[in-house]
Amino acid sequence: MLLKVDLASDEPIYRQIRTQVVHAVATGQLSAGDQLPSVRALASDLGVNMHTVNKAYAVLRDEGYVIMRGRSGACIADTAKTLSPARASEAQERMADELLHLALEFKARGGTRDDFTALANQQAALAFSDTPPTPAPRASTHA
Amino acid sequence: MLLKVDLASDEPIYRQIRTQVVHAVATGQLSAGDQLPSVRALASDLGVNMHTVNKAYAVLRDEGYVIMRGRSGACIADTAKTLSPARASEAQERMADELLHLALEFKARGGTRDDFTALANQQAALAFSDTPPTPAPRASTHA
DNA sequence: CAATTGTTCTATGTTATCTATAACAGTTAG
DNA sequence: CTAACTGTTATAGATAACATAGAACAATTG
Repeated sequence: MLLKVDLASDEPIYRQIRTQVVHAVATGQLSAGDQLPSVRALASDLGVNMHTVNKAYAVLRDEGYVIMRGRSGACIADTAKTLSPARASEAQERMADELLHLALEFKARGGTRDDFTALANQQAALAFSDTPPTPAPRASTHA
Repeated sequence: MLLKVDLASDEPIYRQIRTQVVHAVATGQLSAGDQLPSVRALASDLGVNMHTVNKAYAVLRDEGYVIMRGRSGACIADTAKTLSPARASEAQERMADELLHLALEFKARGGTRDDFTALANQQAALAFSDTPPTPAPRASTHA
């Protein structure tokens, strides 16, 4: 699990960490049960303060991505199983809003609907099934 | 052109104004050549400071959405014509990044690719061709 | 028990946002 | 041209978010 932070970015550090963990879950670099480094260890590794990492972990916990268990530290949760229906639909609605906002901005700049859906499908292709976990998963064994 | 601001929102006021203007351009409520209220008038109308509106206008100007001409105030630009190719491709890349981020987050929560593209197409339908300008442009059969 | 975990508390410095005056340069109606 | 109005800039202060720092706590685990 490689994490990096850009101190010059306008995005808060704790949010960069949160997003990278979520993306790692999506790409399979992190799976349910995997352990995350302790807040102190990761903070030392990234060169940031402990509280910054702790805030990122707290956000991930609130969002249902990770679970904390005393000394055992933080580990990846069974995403979509640990998520409460309320949180799930809430996230769904937020994503829909963001997609609508992007589509409107795309249209405001003169883009067509086909171009937007094409771009969305292209990025979906990158996110799903492509970009396999670190080692290229062999064999497209059907079923 | 109806504008409203939510002081309790976590989104900065100047950014709320900016986004609403962009959405108004997308939905046709604002077209090229249309005049925007002066910074002082809109600020008074919204109950916010003049500089907050001025910042929103400056952002819209930098993004190519509006044009300033001395006393004539701010007016909507010929979007996609006033935009420099550099800014256009920059915005395109930013939208692609946001779409990739949304797709990854969607996948991290257990969503499928088909569900994501379906949601994207659904929101695109709302942004494009649907939601006509304020008065229904329908030539009513009987009115 | 002793060590490590996440968590909480207080405190400080930086930055962004918003507000508030005030003044300025450019454009335009009268 | 003159006066009025436009966006723009400078300065200043209040508030909040962000990040850092040090210290201590309860819970879990070897």
